[in-house]
Amino acid sequence: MARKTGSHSDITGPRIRAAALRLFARHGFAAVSMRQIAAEVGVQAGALYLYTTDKEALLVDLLRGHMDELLAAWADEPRGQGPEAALQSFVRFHIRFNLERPDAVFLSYMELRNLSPENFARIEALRRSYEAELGAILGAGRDAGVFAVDDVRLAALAIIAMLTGVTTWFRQGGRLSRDEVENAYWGMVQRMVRA
Amino acid sequence: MARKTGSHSDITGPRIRAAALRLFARHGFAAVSMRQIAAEVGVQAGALYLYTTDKEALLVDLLRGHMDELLAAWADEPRGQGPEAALQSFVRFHIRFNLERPDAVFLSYMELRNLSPENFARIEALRRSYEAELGAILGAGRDAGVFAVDDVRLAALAIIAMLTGVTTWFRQGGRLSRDEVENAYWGMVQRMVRA
DNA sequence: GTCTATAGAAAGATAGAC
DNA sequence: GTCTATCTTTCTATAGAC
Repeated sequence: MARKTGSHSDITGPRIRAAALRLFARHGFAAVSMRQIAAEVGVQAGALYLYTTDKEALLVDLLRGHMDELLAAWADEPRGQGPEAALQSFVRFHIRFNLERPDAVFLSYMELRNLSPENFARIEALRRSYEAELGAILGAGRDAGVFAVDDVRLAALAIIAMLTGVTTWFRQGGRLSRDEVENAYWGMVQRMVRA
Repeated sequence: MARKTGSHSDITGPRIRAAALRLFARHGFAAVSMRQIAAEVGVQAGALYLYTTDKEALLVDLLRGHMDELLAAWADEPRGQGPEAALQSFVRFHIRFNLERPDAVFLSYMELRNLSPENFARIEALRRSYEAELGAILGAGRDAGVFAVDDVRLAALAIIAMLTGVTTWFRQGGRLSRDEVENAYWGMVQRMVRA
């Protein structure tokens, strides 16, 4: 069955989200107009409203999607036996995952404030459950006597902030490769928690 | 000499910057209108242009001012003898300084993208010189044999990201006091770099 | 120094043709 | 599914009165 020209619902939707992500991260949610997004995709502004009820829904979709992906990817991530191996997996996973999505990471930290309270609470809950994953690893290690961590929740926040910070300065082709950065951070985290 | 009523140039300027800082941090640079800022100060929108040439100049002033204050405050900060004491001073200083200015910290990480290239470069240079302060401490400690740090620049970035992260979750009256947070982070940093 | 008024541009969102 | 056209609101910035 030949498709009408100009009918691309299965392609246009993702392209809209991709363009919105890039532009929101680059210029800020409020600074980007629906017309700009449409132009990037190659459609008219009115056509966007076939894919989103309004501008905020577009942002929510992006943030929700990012957090869902993060949690799903970590759930699928192979991790070795024991807390030490799990911690190493987490450190490497977090750096790698975030470096592959700098725009989404930036957006997730910056534009939470543009959400309605309900949407904000939903995203926050996802973020906290991710932090709890690291907290569980640290807690298990402390109970097993391999980690010395005074405050598991605090340490989890500190480590995640430290790791996420990589996205603000890392550049492909820079002084250090991604693997070297992973190794260096794993070393620092290790020294930080080792009993 | 009695002053004309309605003449408050020495007061209105700072109040405009304070209102702009609060609103930009809360809602984003592009999301805030000059009318909103004016309303917060209690003047009409037109009056703002007596204090700033345009909206971006207001943002630049805030970011420049924050970085200048940060560097000046660190320069004035008493630090003990030796790298270990200096590092402890830095850790406590950074947490304290940033917790006192959560809006400015948020703005400084977020709205750099709204600056012209020249203004961006100027702010970036200030930020790098602050990072270099920590780098110098770490380097001195390594040379003295009290710190084990593979990559001084990387460690400085990691530590700063970790410390700055406190501003995203710390709440006055929460589970931990500011002093407890300072102590905990100093402990983690110490373990991370100690030889 | 601040006000009112407004010029001129651009925004989000919708309606209806194709 | 997309386009053109448009309604309505809001924006930055300026001009001129007080």
